[in-house]
Amino acid sequence: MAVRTEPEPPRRSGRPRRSTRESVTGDPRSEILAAAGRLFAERGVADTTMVEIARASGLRQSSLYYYFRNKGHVLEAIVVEANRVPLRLVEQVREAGGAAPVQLYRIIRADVSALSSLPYDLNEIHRLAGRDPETFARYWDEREQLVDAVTQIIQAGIDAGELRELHPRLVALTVLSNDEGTQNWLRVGDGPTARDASATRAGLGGTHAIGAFLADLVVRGLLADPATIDGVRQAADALDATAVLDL
Amino acid sequence: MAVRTEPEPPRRSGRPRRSTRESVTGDPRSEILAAAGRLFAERGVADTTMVEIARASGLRQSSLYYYFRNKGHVLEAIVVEANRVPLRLVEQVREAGGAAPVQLYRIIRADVSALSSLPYDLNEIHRLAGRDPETFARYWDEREQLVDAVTQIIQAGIDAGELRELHPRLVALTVLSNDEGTQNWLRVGDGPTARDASATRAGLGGTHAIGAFLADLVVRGLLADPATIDGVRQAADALDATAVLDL
DNA sequence: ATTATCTATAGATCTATAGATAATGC
DNA sequence: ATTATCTATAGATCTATAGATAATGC
Repeated sequence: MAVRTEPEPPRRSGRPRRSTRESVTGDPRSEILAAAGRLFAERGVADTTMVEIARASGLRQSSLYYYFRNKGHVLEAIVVEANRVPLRLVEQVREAGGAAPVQLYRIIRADVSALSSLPYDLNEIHRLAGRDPETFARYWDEREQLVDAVTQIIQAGIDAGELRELHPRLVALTVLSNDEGTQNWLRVGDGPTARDASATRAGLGGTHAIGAFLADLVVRGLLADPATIDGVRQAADALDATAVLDL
Repeated sequence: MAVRTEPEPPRRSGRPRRSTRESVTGDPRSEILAAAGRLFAERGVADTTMVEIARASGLRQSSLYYYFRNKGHVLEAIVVEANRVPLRLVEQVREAGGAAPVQLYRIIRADVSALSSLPYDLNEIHRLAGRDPETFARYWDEREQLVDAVTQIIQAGIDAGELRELHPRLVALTVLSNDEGTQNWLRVGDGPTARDASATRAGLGGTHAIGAFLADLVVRGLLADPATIDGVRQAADALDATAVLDL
């Protein structure tokens, strides 16, 4: 006869934490990363101390070193994810197919949301990774892949006569940097944009609305025949409705 | 009879510097700010020490405190300029008049250049100013003025039927954040964009070319009749040729 | 006398290591 | 015995102040 077992709280060995805040997921490593990510975004990497990260993850400062050699390794572990999210997004969109402008529209719209949901500001990652290209070689490599993938979509659109004849790589870089710029003002906690940001997030269906807004603007600017933007939007909506983008 | 005087090196009182690097402009205060700005951009504010700023401006660390109470005050002095540059730009463009799309085009084009020539990344200023709204009240106040001014231009364009009927403030925020995003990738020192950035700066007439590119893209996306973009560009060129924007 | 710099340093962090300890697992 | 945590702390900064010093100005 089967004994009814309560879903056991994952009892792990080792000295118990002093903090009341026990590990929730049972995986302290990823809890540390989540906490660090939040703090890095809020206060910047250099202004975030190991004590703060520890406090935010329910540990003492020195306990972090059981999981990470130093602060740089915490950052590195976070950064590895940074390009992955948009890369996976671009892959999925390309697989789904459709005309180049539609793909571009979908990418922009989803990228703004995806970047905004990252626990840190991608612009800062950029700067840090630029300062230390050795350590972040992988980051730059994946970034290059991302730029390439978007460039190819744009090239395809130009070849098909759907997009204007512009320098495809320059367009790709501009598109991506616009996403990142938008992500930045959605993130800032104060000042005149704060209320726009929260109003937008709450009222208009979250960052998705801003993404749609930017996608509309940019794709319309790129279309050989801007009048076709309505068709593009509809096609994108249809595709997003069936295949919910799973990031 | 007038004695021929060599343009006297500005002999100032006080103990001489130990460093060979004498004050060039005779104004140590602004030399400190320039050096700090460069370092803040490169390494971030928190990662820049007073020793580094001192070294870069030919002084010893403690001598900085003769000019600034602490590092925060150095930052504050720099930040005060941050919105001034785009604000002055917008004012000049509005005074020069012309159709709303033309004004918008000119603003975007010049703003990218202006932001790129700042000695620091505006996105970081954003984050820092967001963290400490008290200290940076003036920054947010002027930022609000900037958003308002651009919003008004867009509203005028909508009223005149030249621009699409979109939420004007949202457009203004998006335009400004795109400028800032673009400025960011032009700035990053390494990775895949580095060569694009330097190629663009050198080959295509500097940041002006990127500004024109973005202006073209965005304004075209906003125009009620995108076919008029050529006329807009020409009008903007004509105005920029006569009145060189003096920032 | 005033000014602009210097040298020296106390005090305040912050990082990262050493070593102890309190659980579970065998 | 192994694991995950803890406490304590040496060592490395980094900031900001105190007080000395070397010019010019009057």
